[in-house]
Amino acid sequence: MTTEVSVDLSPLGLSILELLNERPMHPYELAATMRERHHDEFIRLNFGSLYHTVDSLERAGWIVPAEKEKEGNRPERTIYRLTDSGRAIFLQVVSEIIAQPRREYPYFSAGLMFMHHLGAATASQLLELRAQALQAVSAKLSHILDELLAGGHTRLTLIELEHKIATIEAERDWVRKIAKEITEGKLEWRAGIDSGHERLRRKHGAGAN
Amino acid sequence: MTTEVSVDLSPLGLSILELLNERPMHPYELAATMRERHHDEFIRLNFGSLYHTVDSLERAGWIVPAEKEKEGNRPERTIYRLTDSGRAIFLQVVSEIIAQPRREYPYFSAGLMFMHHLGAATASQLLELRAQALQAVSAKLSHILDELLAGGHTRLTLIELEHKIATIEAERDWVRKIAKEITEGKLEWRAGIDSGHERLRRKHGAGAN
DNA sequence: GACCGACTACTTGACGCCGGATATCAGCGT
DNA sequence: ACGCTGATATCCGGCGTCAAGTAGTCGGTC
Repeated sequence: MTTEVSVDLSPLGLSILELLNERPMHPYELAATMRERHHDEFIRLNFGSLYHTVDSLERAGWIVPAEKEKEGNRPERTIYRLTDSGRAIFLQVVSEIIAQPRREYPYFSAGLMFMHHLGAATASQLLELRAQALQAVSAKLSHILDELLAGGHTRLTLIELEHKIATIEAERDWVRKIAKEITEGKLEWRAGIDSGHERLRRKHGAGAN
Repeated sequence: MTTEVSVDLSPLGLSILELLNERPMHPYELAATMRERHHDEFIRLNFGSLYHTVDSLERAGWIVPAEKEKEGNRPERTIYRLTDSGRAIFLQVVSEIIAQPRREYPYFSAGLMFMHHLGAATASQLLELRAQALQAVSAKLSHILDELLAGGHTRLTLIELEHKIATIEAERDWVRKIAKEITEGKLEWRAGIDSGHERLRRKHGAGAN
């Protein structure tokens, strides 16, 4: 069990390291390759943070400028390559991300927290709308997945897509279930002691994530 | 169907509006109340962004300073109250969040994308670790939920907790399933045409979300 | 064959939000 | 007196977002 202190490295940083492990590239090419491979579906990508992240990877010594090219009068481009420490940190961070769930704050949680301020009928309709939207996304992603598998990709390299589909379908089912409970009156539409001016006074372990 | 342009309002902003709907408060009290009610489990809260968010809510006219208090030599505190437009925007944004899923970029997706750079045995162990961690979180949250229900809260006001538990359990099951497939060799540990230097050239609709 | 416009390649800069650290004072325990 | 903890707010550096800026390239037009 490695018990090292958690390194701070964004998903975008990871992706850069992975690409540079393949071959040296300049930042723009990194972005183009990520798009080509649909990595930007799962990792937030835009040019601003790309260059910024590349800088900070360089400062950390995980990548180094390998060469500067100048074609015609275009802006000079810097080609980076991965260092050994970069390779090491990549594997370490990937391992940590997989092994250790981290607290995330999805928007939908906030929506649910405040759902009781809406009427029951409205809420149930909105949930049904969400379920339909999720269904559409799921169908689209499934289609893409099938195509890619048919095109010679392995499940292993598309596992994040498989995961996203599973996640979305689970959410869709949960949302439908709740919408149904609301319309059937099985989810009582009444606030408890914590609502309105009533304040919760009891103590209970404030659980972390 | 309201077809208004999407307003930009963070979950923290929503939470502030909700609290001020109950009664006027000053920012520090907002934070304390959110903590008391465990809202910070689902909404990212820290003082920096709290004051910032309050400012921007004021600029938007959704809240207004109601009064300034000064006790002894302490910093002056400003008490805010909700306006009518604030009340309206709150309901609108909650509805939008519920009805419309939005693209999110969880860390775990990135971990999965790069999992194939680890060995099969390692990956499967790490996934099992994650499953255990998820199990622990799920147990803790379930316990809290039971306590709160027993304490007089309704399911309706705890629905986001119920949702989080369902989500975590679904992920736990998925992770275990994949770990099992790996150890049984059912998830072929081999990269396809998109790996290494091989570059993907085929076209396929770049699906959004 | 010279010019125009649209498109791609490539980077930088300005600006705003976020989170963590810090400052200040009160009250309380010892 | 001393030092903690709690109350209350602000500050600053980093990171992300968006958009502008400059060069080449390609396709068409008179």
